[in-house]
Amino acid sequence: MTEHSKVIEEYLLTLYKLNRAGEPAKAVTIANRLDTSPPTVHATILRMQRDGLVNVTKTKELALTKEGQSIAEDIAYRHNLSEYFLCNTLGIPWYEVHQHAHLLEHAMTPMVVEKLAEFLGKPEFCPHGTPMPGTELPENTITLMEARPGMTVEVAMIGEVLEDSVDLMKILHEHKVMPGKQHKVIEKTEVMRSISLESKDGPSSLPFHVAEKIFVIEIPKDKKRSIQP
Amino acid sequence: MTEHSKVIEEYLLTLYKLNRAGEPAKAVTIANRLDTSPPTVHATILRMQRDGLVNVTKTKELALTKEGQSIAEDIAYRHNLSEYFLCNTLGIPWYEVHQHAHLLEHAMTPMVVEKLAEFLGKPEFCPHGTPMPGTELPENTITLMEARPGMTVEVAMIGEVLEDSVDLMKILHEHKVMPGKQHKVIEKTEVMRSISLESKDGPSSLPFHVAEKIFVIEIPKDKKRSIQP
DNA sequence: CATTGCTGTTAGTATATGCTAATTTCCAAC
DNA sequence: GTTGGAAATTAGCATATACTAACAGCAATG
Repeated sequence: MTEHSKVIEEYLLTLYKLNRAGEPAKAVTIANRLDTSPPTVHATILRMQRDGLVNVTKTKELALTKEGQSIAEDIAYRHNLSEYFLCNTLGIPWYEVHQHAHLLEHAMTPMVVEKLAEFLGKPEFCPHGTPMPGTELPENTITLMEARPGMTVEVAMIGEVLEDSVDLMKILHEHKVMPGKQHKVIEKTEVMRSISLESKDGPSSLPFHVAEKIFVIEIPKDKKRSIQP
Repeated sequence: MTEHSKVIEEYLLTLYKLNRAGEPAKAVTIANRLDTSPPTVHATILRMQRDGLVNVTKTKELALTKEGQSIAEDIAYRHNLSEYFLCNTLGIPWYEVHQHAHLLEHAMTPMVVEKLAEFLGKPEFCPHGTPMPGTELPENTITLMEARPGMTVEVAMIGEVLEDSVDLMKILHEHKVMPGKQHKVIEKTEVMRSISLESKDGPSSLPFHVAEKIFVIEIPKDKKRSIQP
């Protein structure tokens, strides 16, 4: 498991996240996510193949090799651990830790990872609710899109795609759409293509494309607010 | 103050440290310190000149520009802060924090630096006793080479050149030659080119070239061990 | 003064990473 | 089955970072 460049680590992490989100991992997707030209992505993927990190299927799908997967998980862990640290130890707002962790994740030696994990008490989720590699969201997790009006739900995870936009994250923060918070689903209007919520902190409205990336757990009526602080 | 590559940051930090140590800053020195070939160093310095980070004098001395200096201090601060954190918060042994900080120093956003400094209580020295930029060692600091037999001294700083060798650092650690510890200078023998010390933790002997890089403060006899834990 | 040797510099390459423009491939829809 | 558009690929180029080999410049030394 040689060390790889920042760029390669980025690609690996992107593929890992696409896999986890169940989205097809194609070269274009990487190009879009990383804001890189297709030819550059192409060339980089050739190197990654050469180095045994990915395989390209006949349908041009990119599949991580054993080694690629293992490195990717390592990076994801470093990323989530960094976010947890930045948020819970340093007090940087949860909606902007992503960008800072983005740099740190490539600069942590195994020793630092180990000691930091110990120091933080081996957390299993990052501040956005993303589980560390090896951990899973509860079985009954659904997306906010799947929640029906009337349901009371607790936010479990803010999809990683959303993390890239600090502006969006900030709005979610203002409306307390964040892990651990409960909201009641008021309505889902096709015309507006948005879902409206109501929580003790007030009402909010989320467009479908955002609601699709927010993962929640239904809270049975009798248990409502039991977890709320 | 644009962002610069890891390589450029390395060069800047090296020049900064050479300055602080009062050593001449020449291209060869960088080549040796960074274990890079002279032509590579040459090319890189050309780019740094182009970008207004250094000036080259007629005597081929490398002088940091205002901007180069300011960036270098920033990196040095990030480095020392990282070391302090790794040592005091995560509990990584002081003699090996350098290598880990070496990576982190290039991956910290201003926000992270600020929050980390706050969290750590704005320390003024790294675990090796190196002062943060803006801070100075006490006036009466001398090198161990300058200390005379009979003197009792307290270690103030382990020169940064020594940090590169974990093996050496570990030996210093075993003999408790570390910031805050007191030692009595027993003798300085030209033949052996070494200095022998005696502390409550036992005797030790340091070769001249190491003693030159260890900075100490003389402790008046009556105050001996007053600071010792 | 000529030689030795360190330092700096040039020349010639290589690799990773990036780009634009142009071309090819391929699926999918008509 | 032809065609249209997305995706992949190729060609051509640029820059930062690295190397070795070769050479130049200058100072100290015999």
